[in-house]
Amino acid sequence: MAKPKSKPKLSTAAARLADFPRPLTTVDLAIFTVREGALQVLLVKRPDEPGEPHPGAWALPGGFVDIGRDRDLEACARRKLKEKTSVASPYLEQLGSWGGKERDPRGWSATHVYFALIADPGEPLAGANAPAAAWYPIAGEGVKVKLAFDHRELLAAAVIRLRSKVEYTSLPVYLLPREFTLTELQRAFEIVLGRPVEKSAFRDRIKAGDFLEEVPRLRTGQQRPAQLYRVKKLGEVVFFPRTFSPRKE
Amino acid sequence: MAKPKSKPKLSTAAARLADFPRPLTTVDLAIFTVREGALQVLLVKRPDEPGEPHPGAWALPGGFVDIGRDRDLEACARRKLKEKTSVASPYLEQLGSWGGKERDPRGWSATHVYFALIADPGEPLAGANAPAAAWYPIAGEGVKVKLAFDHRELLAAAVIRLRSKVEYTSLPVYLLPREFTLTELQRAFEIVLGRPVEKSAFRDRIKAGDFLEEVPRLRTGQQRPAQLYRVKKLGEVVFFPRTFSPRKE
DNA sequence: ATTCGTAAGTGGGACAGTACCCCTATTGTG
DNA sequence: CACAATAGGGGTACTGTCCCACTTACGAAT
Repeated sequence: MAKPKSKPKLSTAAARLADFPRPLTTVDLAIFTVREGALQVLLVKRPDEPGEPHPGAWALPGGFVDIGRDRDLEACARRKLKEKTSVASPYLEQLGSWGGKERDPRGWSATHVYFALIADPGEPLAGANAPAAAWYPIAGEGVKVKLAFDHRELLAAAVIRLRSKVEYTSLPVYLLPREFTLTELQRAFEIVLGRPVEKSAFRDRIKAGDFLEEVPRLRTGQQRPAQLYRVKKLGEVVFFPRTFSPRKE
Repeated sequence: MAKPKSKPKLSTAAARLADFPRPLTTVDLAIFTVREGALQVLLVKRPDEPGEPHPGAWALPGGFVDIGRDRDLEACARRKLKEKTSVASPYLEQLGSWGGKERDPRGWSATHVYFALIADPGEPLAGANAPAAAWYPIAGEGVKVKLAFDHRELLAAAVIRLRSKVEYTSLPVYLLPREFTLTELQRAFEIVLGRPVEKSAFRDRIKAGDFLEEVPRLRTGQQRPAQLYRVKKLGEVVFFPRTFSPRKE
C-alpha cells in the first residue's frame, strides 16, 4: 500500500510512519463579494519579513492549519474567515485541494481551498497586527495583480466554480445583504455571469425556486418602491433544473 | 495571520514554521465500476499488524503521500490507482479533502479524496504483497460492511457526487469498456441513477451531446446486432443543459 | 394639482427543447 | 416463421426562455 519499497522492511507501524515526512498543510480562502458593481475578491499582502516566501506579494488569505486550535479543516477555514472579515459567513464551501513539491519554496505542501460568499462589509479593516488587505475586482478568471504561490490557479478555479454554479443555483443571494430586492438580486446574477439576464425569465425562475420570503418592508427610492426579500433558510442553496440561459449564444 | 499568539514573537520565518506540527497527509480513492448489474466500489482490507489502526477492517484504497515520489496530489492518486487496479484510469476527479483531529487515531490528519471510474477489470488481483481487495456493491449511499476511519462518510460523498453528476453529464461512459452499445450505456445510467430511463429521450440526449462515434463493428448476440460506439475524445465529459428527467417524480 | 420620468412588477404569446408514449422496421437465433 | 432485442420515427404535452407590452407607484418638475 504505502510502503516505501527501497527501504528495509520495518516491523512496527510506528516506525513506518516515520518514513513519511509530512507535507506542510495550509488552508486558503477565496472570499467573494459584490462591490461597486463588480465581483471582487479579498486579498492580503504577504509579510515582508526574512525567510517569508513572496514577501510583499498579494495572496489569498490563509495560513497553516493549527492542529491545536482547529478541530477540522472547515473550522480552520471559518477561523481564518472570521479573522479576515469579522464576518460569520453564511456560505462557505470547499473548493478542493492543491498539493505538490513545487508550489511552496519551503517544501512539499498541500493547501485546502475554501470559497466564501459574503455581503459587502465595506473596506477591509487594517488593524494593528492585521496584514494589509484589499478588495480586488475579478477580471476574466483572476485579478490584475500578480499573486503569490499558485494562488492565481486557485483563484481561477474558484471563479470558474462560482460562475458555473451560478448558472444553476441560487448562490448570489449570499453576495448581498440579508435583505434585498429582486432587481438587486438580478444585478448580482448579471455581475457574476458577466451578461444580461431576462427580467421575466429571471423572476419566473426565482419564484419556481421558492426559497425567498417577502419581508414587510420596501426599498424606497426615487421611483416605485421595491419589495424586499430574504432567503427563508439561511445557508440554503437551491438547484434549478436547467442552466441559466441555454438559448443565448 | 497564522501566528500562534501565546508564544513569544520569533524573529525568523523558519522558526515560526516549527511552531506548526504538520498533520498526517494521505490520499484516498473511491474507485467505481459497473459489475454484475450494480454500481460497485473497490475496497481493501487494512493490514493486521501491530500499531495499525482498524486492523482487518475494509477501507477505501489509499495511503500516505510520498513526498519523494509524488510530484503532486494527482500523481499520488494515479500511482495508488495503478497499484490497486493496474488500470490507467480514463477518469479521475478530485472529490475534496477531509481533515481533523479525530479521524485517525495516529493524530491530526488530512486526506485528499479522489474518485475514479473504470471499466470492470474482473476480480481484483490479490498479489503476494498486495493487500486483499474486493468489489462491493453500493447500497444506498454506501456499502454494507463497516469501513475504517471516516471512510463511510467519504464514500457517501463520492456516491452522492457521482449520482448528481450523472444527472447532467456523460460520466457513465467511463464505467464501461472502451466500446459499448447504446443500450449498455443506457443500462449504466440506470444502474447509477437507480431508476429507469426513457429510451427515446436517452438516445436523443446522447445524440445531442455529440460525444460518441460509431465504430465499424457490431455487438452480435441472440438478436439483431447492436452498433458499437466509443467516446470521441477519451477523458472528455459532456455537460447537458438540463438534469436528466425533471418530469418524473 | 398635473404632468413627466423612471424603475418595479405583471402578463401574454411565440418558440425551442425534450420527456413521454406508441408504433414500425430490422436482423439475428431457434 | 415466430421471437427477441435493436434501432428509429412520429406526435403530443409540458416546461421554461425570450420578447414585448402594459400597469403601478413614487419623486421631481412644471
